[in-house]
Amino acid sequence: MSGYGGGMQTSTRDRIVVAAARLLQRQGYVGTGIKQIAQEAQATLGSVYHFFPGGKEAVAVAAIRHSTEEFSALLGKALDSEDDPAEAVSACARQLADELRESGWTDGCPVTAAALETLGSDSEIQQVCADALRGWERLVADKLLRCGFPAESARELATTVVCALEGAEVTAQVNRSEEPLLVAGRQLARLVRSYEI
Amino acid sequence: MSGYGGGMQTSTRDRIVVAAARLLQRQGYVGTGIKQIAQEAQATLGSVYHFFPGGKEAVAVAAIRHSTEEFSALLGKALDSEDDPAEAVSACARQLADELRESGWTDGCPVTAAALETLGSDSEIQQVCADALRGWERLVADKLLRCGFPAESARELATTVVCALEGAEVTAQVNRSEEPLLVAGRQLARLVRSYEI
DNA sequence: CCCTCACTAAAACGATCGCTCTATTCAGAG
DNA sequence: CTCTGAATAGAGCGATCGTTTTAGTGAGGG
Repeated sequence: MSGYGGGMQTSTRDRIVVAAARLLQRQGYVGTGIKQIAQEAQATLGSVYHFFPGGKEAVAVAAIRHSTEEFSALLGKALDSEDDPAEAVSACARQLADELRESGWTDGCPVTAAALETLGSDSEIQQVCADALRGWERLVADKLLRCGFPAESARELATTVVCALEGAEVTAQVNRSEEPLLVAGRQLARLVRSYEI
Repeated sequence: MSGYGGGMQTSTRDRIVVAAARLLQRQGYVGTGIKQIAQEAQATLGSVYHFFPGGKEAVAVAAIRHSTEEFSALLGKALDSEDDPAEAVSACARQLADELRESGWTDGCPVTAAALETLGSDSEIQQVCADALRGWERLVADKLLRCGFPAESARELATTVVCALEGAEVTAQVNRSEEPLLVAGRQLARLVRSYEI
């Protein structure tokens, strides 16, 4: 059994997932090697294939799921930090900008790169990425619903917010500037306010 | 052989650039091999390195520049197809959705994938991608300026439009649905209209 | 004619890819 | 104790990566 309570810090499996998640976020799926994942996780290749007989794709799926949940928690916290929905959306953008700057513009959206690279193939990865985007959309939509928005407006706004933040994150990374995220956050807040006249 | 006068269709160099552009768009930078580019372009490896002594990166830079100009022309046409700026933005989204569907959801933004993969390194690629995004932003901003928007508003709106369309395109690809692009187009149009009270 | 040189062609280089294989270690069940 | 099986360790597989190298082709100027 991988471990019991006692003193084990982190299981080898967990280290592999965490390391893979960060590498995928920074270098994409094709750009990240299994051996590199093993090295970063302080594990051996044998351990990786022991825990993930499915190979590289299985590791990536687990890693993306991990990143997705982690980011969902962060997004939920940012959304709850403000009562006003427009302010909440703006807070999300600021949060993304802060993390991006602190990481040296390297740690972007954990699913975009991997998703784009595996579009042609029919791997499970794109399904996991689609689930991630849908989940984030739901988080935003729920916030808007709680604020009294009609269902249809909340849905459309949530789609737009997630798409715009995703694109702004990429633009911010490429330009090594948080401005795109801050601008998008401002404009998205204005869009949200245009509904609650 | 590459052709003689009368019927020369395309130069070898051009075929390489065009083939590389399409492959980069579909598989990203790391996922596209030099040999694959040569094969797709009906050229040999020797020809590729003859025209691009800089190797893979030089080919990619030329290809991304080519894609950028091609897409700029398309974007400009879509923007000019409507007088009303809000309708123009919406037309851009529809245009992207049409092309994406017709390509089987494979031909997305020609710079996003390559940009994300080369963020860590200090290659010239990210610079070319940054130029592309800035150029598209300028196209949108100029349209808004021509419609009488104040400079600052036009700039912020243009940033938001380009970011949102970029993110919506990725989302549409992952979900194999044009809905994200159409929704984003609608909401962006609403945002634009919120300025011309 | 020959020579030049842009261009094409293909073999081969070392490195790395994802993955398989065989040992080895070690805690717990009998 | 022996035996088992999860977990670790790393050598090695064929394939492919980007690149270099060498040879060959053919049109144009002297």
